[in-house]
Amino acid sequence: MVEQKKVDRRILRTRQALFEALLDLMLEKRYADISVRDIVEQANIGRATFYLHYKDKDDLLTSNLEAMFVDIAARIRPLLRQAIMGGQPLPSEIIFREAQQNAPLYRMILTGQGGSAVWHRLYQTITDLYREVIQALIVGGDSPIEVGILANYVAGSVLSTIKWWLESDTRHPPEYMAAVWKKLIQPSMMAVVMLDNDWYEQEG
Amino acid sequence: MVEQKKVDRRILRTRQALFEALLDLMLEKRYADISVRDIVEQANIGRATFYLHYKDKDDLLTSNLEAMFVDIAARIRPLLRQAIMGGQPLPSEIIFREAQQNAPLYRMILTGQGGSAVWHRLYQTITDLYREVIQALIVGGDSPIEVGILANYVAGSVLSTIKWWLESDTRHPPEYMAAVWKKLIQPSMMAVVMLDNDWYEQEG
DNA sequence: CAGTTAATTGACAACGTGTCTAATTACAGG
DNA sequence: CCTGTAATTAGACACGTTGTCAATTAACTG
Repeated sequence: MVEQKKVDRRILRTRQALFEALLDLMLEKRYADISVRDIVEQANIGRATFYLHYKDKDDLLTSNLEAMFVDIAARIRPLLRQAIMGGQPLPSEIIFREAQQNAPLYRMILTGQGGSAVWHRLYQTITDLYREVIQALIVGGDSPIEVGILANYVAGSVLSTIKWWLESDTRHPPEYMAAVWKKLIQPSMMAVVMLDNDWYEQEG
Repeated sequence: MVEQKKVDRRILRTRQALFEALLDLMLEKRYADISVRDIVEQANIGRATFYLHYKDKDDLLTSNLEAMFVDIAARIRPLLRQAIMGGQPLPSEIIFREAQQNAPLYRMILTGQGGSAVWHRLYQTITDLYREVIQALIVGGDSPIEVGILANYVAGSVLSTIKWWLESDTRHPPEYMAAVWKKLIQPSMMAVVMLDNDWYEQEG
């Protein structure tokens, strides 16, 4: 697994610079309005070099998107798992904190400036995370409805809530948003996932 | 209001043909991959004519999007209003039926093939509709949380549910999906919007 | 029917794309 | 430190798309 140590530094530097340049540009203008020229100029890299690494603009995005959202998932998952395993109240704040700490990025993604691919990949990431959580919660018995619906429902609701939050200038603290969202999502979850009430009633 | 009767037929025909061509193309390939040449070719219209009406591809889309989603809202709104005013159970099936009847269109929008602008505009349309509904429901008193959050939450959850539905080959009938979604959304709504239980307990 | 206005054709420069070659630069291992 | 290897670079190229324009043709309105 940890086999390749022989990756040329130049390659890593180039690819990293290109993706960072793209992210920087996406924070100021729409993905559709960004050209390969813009990217290599921002990254201070020859245009021909770009095509040695990526087929086109979309390729640059999607290739790195994978790693990027693996990172995001890796940041959130252990906290969720820990919360579930520890039997503690589900800290829905986790995902709101994550969004706040990377507010410009999430704002870009959720307001559609980053194109539909980025939005889709974030949505899928969050859906998968909640699928894990839900699966862990219904260990006792089967869910009355498909887990896929539930995971999509939860992911859709949390992302739209975050979207509203970030668009309204992020006045509210993440704790408040988490509490509100929790109030909205909890009854639904309880009605579907048979579980004892311990994990959510001891909320502060 | 009904003032302009003097609009040249040729103009209407041209613009309609262009937008229909764009919609047709969007059903088979990504919005980003469609060129102005493709559009005018599909519409059998001179390329120069395109620029007599629209600035560019985005202009064609956004200009007609407005009318398109006004239509969609106009199709759904009266049904929702009627249901509210009549004190009947809220037919959440309405929006699922709408999605099923225009499945290819909604699939295109919700899976991101139509670009982020279309998705965003649909999202906003549904949010606005539910904002109306929620406002109508909380006539008695103030909502404990902002209506904007609630409208976004509901819109996000219903669209992600529909998205899941359309992506999983639309096996389930709209009645089933509406029932599931209703089961998920209702407890939340009840917990937030103070209202007597009549309007939702007499569900079939 | 006649006057007006839209659509068309063909050409144009400007720009972005993707590819290639030859030359330069930076790396990794001995 | 040196050397072979590999990445990067600049520049040029053909190609497709874009947006505009002028002159011509076609269609609508009253």
